[in-house]
Amino acid sequence: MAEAALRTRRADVVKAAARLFSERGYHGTSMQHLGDALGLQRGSLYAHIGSKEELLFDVVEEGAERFLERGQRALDGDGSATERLTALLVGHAETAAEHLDSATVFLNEWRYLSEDLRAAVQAKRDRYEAMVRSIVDEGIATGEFRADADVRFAATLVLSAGNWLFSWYRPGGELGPTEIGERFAELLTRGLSR
Amino acid sequence: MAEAALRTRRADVVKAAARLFSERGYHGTSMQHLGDALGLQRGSLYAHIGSKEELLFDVVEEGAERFLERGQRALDGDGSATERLTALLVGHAETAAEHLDSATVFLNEWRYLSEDLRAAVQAKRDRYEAMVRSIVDEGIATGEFRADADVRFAATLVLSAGNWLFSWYRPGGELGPTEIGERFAELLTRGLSR
DNA sequence: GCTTTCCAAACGACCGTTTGTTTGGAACCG
DNA sequence: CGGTTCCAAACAAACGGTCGTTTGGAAAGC
Repeated sequence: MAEAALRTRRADVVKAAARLFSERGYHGTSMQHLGDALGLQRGSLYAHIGSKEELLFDVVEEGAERFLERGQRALDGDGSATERLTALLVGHAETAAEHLDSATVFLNEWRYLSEDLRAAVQAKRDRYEAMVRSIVDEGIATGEFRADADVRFAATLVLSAGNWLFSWYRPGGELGPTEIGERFAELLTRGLSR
Repeated sequence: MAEAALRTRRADVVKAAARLFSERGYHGTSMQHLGDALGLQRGSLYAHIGSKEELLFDVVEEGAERFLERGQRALDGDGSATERLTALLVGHAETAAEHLDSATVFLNEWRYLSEDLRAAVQAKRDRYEAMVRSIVDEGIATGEFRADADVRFAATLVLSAGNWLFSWYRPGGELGPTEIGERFAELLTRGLSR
């Protein structure tokens, strides 16, 4: 119970930090801002966290972990390379939309982590990129995708589409995240030309 | 002469600010950092600038202006929609690569401007987006692009490819910006599938 | 009564900005 | 030519305020 209560309270702090960091940036958010958002004195926050940077790490890790989980699900599923690519992009868009704050912090603010922590995040970024590449690889191997496509380059384009989402997607738009992911995948595979 | 000397010195400050803002972020850069980079006391900077925010605005405007110029050139040129789209993406990649600092600040830090200044930048962002849309529009009108393509959505994908560049492009890689722009355009028009 | 939660207060460091003054050299004038 | 005026440029010091963090003790809830 005590554990649970601690975790609950701490989770509140992390959640508020995710929102503020995504809105104002890590360096643009002070402990005062965070305290205000939670109705606490800024000093009181240190009953729940070790440091401001630890808070940033938690938010970034949360974002990274969610993308990795959804990516793995797309890899594990069956279907053609096109279907997997679609599943990955849909999962990516849905993850970004459902957790826009931590996704934004994950993509925008992770570079302000000190070296050790940043390296841990970099490893997860690399793993995610490898997932995308493996799908493209598979598509080329099965003859589904063009053999002359540069794998790393195609993967970069897929990641660009997904990672730029946070900068323009806002809830309540005409298109939901699922449709966005599907249309991205469709355009990326079929192309714009007729 | 005096004017020119003043402008030169001020340009040095703006240039150093572009580098530091892109590396450490706007809020992560102090006037002390900036002074150190120029061999000046932080107070001495105020002989050349009005405020830190004015400095951010200058850097962001510089970045915006360069993208707009290159975009307009792609629109003014002749050729098919595919050729224009290629020209725009190549220009975009080259601009981002040649002025990576201000491009990064333009895309990453502009949101920390206060309302008035941010609105001025937003207008330029809108103009650039409209350029991309007009090319896609043209391609659909001439039958070059698929008629069932959502214009705004295709434009978003193009912008995603271009705007995410700053986060992974580093000078000295295998591919130069020109090739990057060309390959993006090729992949976007022809698609990944065979 | 023990643990969790929070406050009030303080810590030294740094923030962006302003001030008064000094410096070195160019421009002007006799 | 020598002296004066001017000016951009920089420094040293200080302004009030905020930064992230620590500490000691008081409530609150099981």
